Formats: sequence, C-alpha cells, structure tokens
Amino acid sequence: MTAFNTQQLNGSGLEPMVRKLEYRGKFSDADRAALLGLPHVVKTMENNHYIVRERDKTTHSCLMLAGFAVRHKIVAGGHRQIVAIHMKGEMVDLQNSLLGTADHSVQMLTAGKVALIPREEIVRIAFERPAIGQAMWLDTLVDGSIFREWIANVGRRDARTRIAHLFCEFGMRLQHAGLAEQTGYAMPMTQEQLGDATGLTSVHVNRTIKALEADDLITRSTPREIIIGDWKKLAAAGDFDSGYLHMREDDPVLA
Amino acid sequence: MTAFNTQQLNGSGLEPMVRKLEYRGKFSDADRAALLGLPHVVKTMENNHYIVRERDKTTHSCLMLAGFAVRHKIVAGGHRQIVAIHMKGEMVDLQNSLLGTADHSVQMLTAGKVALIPREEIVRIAFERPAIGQAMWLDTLVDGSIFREWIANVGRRDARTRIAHLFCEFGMRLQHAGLAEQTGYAMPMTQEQLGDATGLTSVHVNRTIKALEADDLITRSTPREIIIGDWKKLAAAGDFDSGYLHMREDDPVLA
DNA sequence: CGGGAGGTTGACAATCGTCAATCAGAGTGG
DNA sequence: CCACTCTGATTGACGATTGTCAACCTCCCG
Repeated sequence: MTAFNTQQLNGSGLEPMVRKLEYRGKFSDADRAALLGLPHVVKTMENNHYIVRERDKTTHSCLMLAGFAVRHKIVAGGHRQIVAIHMKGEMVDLQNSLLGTADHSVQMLTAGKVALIPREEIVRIAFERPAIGQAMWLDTLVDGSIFREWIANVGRRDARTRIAHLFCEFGMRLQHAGLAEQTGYAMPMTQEQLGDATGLTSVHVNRTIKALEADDLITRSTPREIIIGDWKKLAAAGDFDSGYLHMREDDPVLA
Repeated sequence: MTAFNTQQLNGSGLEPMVRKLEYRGKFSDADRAALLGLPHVVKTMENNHYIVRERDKTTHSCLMLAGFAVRHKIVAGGHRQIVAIHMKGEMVDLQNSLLGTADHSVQMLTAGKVALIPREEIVRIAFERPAIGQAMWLDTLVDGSIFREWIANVGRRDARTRIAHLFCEFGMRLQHAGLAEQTGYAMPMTQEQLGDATGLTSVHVNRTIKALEADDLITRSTPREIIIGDWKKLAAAGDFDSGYLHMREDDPVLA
C-alpha cells in the first residue's frame, strides 16, 4: 500500500469497523480498501438523540465512531428495556437495516459520532467479498450470543448478580475496544439506564451498587467511576463467564 | 426439473429448510436443488435428549424436521433459562456451529427428528449462492429480533403479560409453520419449562395460567390444550405486537 | 394396582417496586 | 462569588409481586 493510499484510507473514518471485523477473520488489502471505501456520511450526535425509532423504515446501517448508544424497546405501561449497549467500532444497526423495519429504537447514550452506510452497500460488499461477509455474519451472531446472555441475566439472576454481570461485561468490552484499563472505567449510564438494562428500578440499582461497594466488589471515586479491585471476585459475584463474548483465545483481554 | 429429480429431491428430507429460507428471498431452481442436495444425516431424537451442550466444540448445524427443541443456559445456582424454542423447519444451531464453541445448550423438548449438516457446507452454500446466504443471514437476524423481544419480556413485563405474550408468539409461529390453527394449539412445554422460558417458577406459572383462564383470555380442555377464543384480547393482555417476528405483510397468519 | 411426572393449591417469606424526601454536583446568569 | 436550577444519586417507609416449601391431586403407563 502506498503512502498516498494509506493517507487516503486513514482519512476514511471507517477504520474502527475494519479493526472490529478483522477480529473475526483475515482480510486482504483489497478487502480492507473496499471496506474503507464504503460510501458513508459521518454525523455528530447529541446526547439522547434517536438514530432510529421502532417501526421506522430503515435504509442505512450505523457504525459507532465515538460515544455510546443503546438499543431499546418500550413495553406496555411505558417501561423501557435496553437490549444492547454499543461502543466505538460496533455496527449498531445492521439488524434493523437489513430487516427493513426497525423492531427497536437506537438512541445515543452520550454525545458522539456515527457513520451512516447505505444498506445496499453493506449487502453488496458482504457477498462480493466473502471474508467480509463472513466476518459481518459472525459479528451479528456474537450480538445474538450477547442477547441470549442478557435473557438469562434478567430472567434468572437476582439484582446483585445482574448488576455485577453487567459491570463485568461492559468492562471487558471496553478493554477489548481499547477504551478502558483493567483497573476500572467510567460508566456512561445513569442508574436509571442501568435499571432499564437489567430490568430493575433505579432505586433498586442504587441499593445494589451500594451493596457491591459495601462488600468490596467494586469501589467508586465518583458515582460513575467504577474501580474493580479484584476482577475474579466480581466475576464470581456476577456469574460472569466471558465465553459468550466469543473473543479469540489469544485476546489480551482474556489474559 | 424432471420427474426423476423431483422424486429425488422430495426424498432429501431437507424440504422444511427450503420452505423456511425461501420465505426470506426468492430462490432459483438451482438454489433449491443445492439446498436439498446438502449432505446431512437425519437423526431420531428422544425427549430431553441434548443435541449440543454449552462449551462443546460444534461441527454441525441442526435443522428441526419434527418435534420441538429449546436452547437454554444454566446460571449460578442451577437455575435454567430457556432462550429460544424451535419447531419444524428452523435451523436450531446455526449460531453455535458457526461460532465454533457452544455458548448454550440445545435440548429436545419432545421426541422428534433433526438433520445434521456440516458447518463448512452451510458456509460454502451461503457464499456460493448469495440468495441462500442472504436468506440465512436474515433468518439469524430474525432470531436476534426474537431474542430482543424476550429480553423485554422477562425484563419489563409482569408474569401475566409474559405468559400471555409467550402464548401469542408460540401460537403465531406454529400457525406460520402450518402446525396449528388459529383456534388454539397443544403446548408442548410443561409449566416448569414455561417458567424457565419466562423467568418465573412453575408455581407462579400455574397461578398465572389459572388467572388467564379465569379472565377468559384462554380456555383449556386439558392442561396443555390452549384454546384462544379472542386473539386480540390475548394479544392485548400479552402486549404482543407481531412486528418483531418480521413476517411478510402478505403472510396469511397476519390476516 | 403402584409409581411417577406434572398440575394445583395454600401459607408464608423475600426480593424488588413505589412513593417521596433529601442530597450532591454541574452549569447558568447576575 | 453566589443564588438558582436541573439532573442524577441516595435513603427510608411501606406495599406488592413473585418465590419457597410442602401437600395433595390427576392422569398415564407398566
């Protein structure tokens, strides 16, 4: 690859997607170039902005470049269930866009940046370049695996275990994305949002976090700064086994 | 297609998969023939038999030909969470097999028959024949959509709504697969299994079903024979909106 | 007829939700 | 710098949904 091309490609804005997908399979230079060359529009998003609303017809897929977003559903009575949290490098909305009609909403959790890519371009590159297509498919399957773990989390674990589990998953995924150290991280969610993710109320989330602190499973410098002294103890309390994240065995995060 | 080929293909045993996948996209005769020609082994399964266990290395994908199966996870304390129910025509284990290591178990809910297809054959046909690959991808995305709905179901709905929702989803999927009439169906799950699917105990499932009966939302001729008098009333009670199943607008089930 | 799985019911306990008040910190305007 | 405001965190009192334990019933099958 020439210096010129490198410069050009580095400027594409889609590098986080390449890094993410290449984790699931080896790409050729041409694959990488094709990915980086995907037509797209970068948008700066404010906190709480809706990227997609349930029932919308979708035409674009959304890649996170900075900040955090959640996917959620509203049930009768107006209660909200967050079904996924997304960070830099993740394709937030492959699911909605490929299916055509959104079955859930996607909302920014913080301010950030996203890249919007036309749906047809995603499908085209996936089938023209099998390595990329397979990586995308695997990525949607890993999303599915995380959904399954979340079903088990809200369905069969008590509040303490649920919260500890979420703290573990989020921490490990942040580390994987290069966004946090092993010692801890800044949780971007309010306690109400944590409740929406775990099927609890904000009040009970607060009590549960305090209990985790009291038992020295976590420490907090500010309400959102989670410090994990002993990862193994927290993982045990959260019934957390990272297998469902399907990270590679040589991933430094698993060390 | 010659009479000879038709005969041969009808005998393949994989017809339910063709029907299922073709729902997601138009296939050519060659596509259909390639699907039906996939190498596979048909196995008869007894009730409760495990097809795959969590942490197993997987090499085959599993297609349901008859009977019902569930996917489940065991959490600390031994409680079980069913994350999906599968019926005739569905690829039960694309997820585990493509990812290589099972993140959940697959177990027969009744006696039945399955076809085991080597993983590489699935990947090969998916990329050699984009129509098939896209249909498979869409199918895994619909699975994902159902997972999301289940997260919301166990996370944010009360027992009554959860059970009513499950009854609606299962009934509609049975009808879609041609396994039930609109009037009702035979539930293949015990109340304990219903509890494992909804995050409740069998005792509470029982109380909840009795309450649904008392309110004339369902009737039962035997404990497992669910009769739905007024589908709309049950759907309202279950906060059930079939959009997440991503059926086609022209599907007779939606009429 | 006996055994077993699954369904049904009651009494009681516990986790979690609701309501409501207070507190802490960040940003804003004067 | 300070009052003001807003969001989010924290806490207490109380209530309700759901779980636990245990008994009994019903049906099917050998």
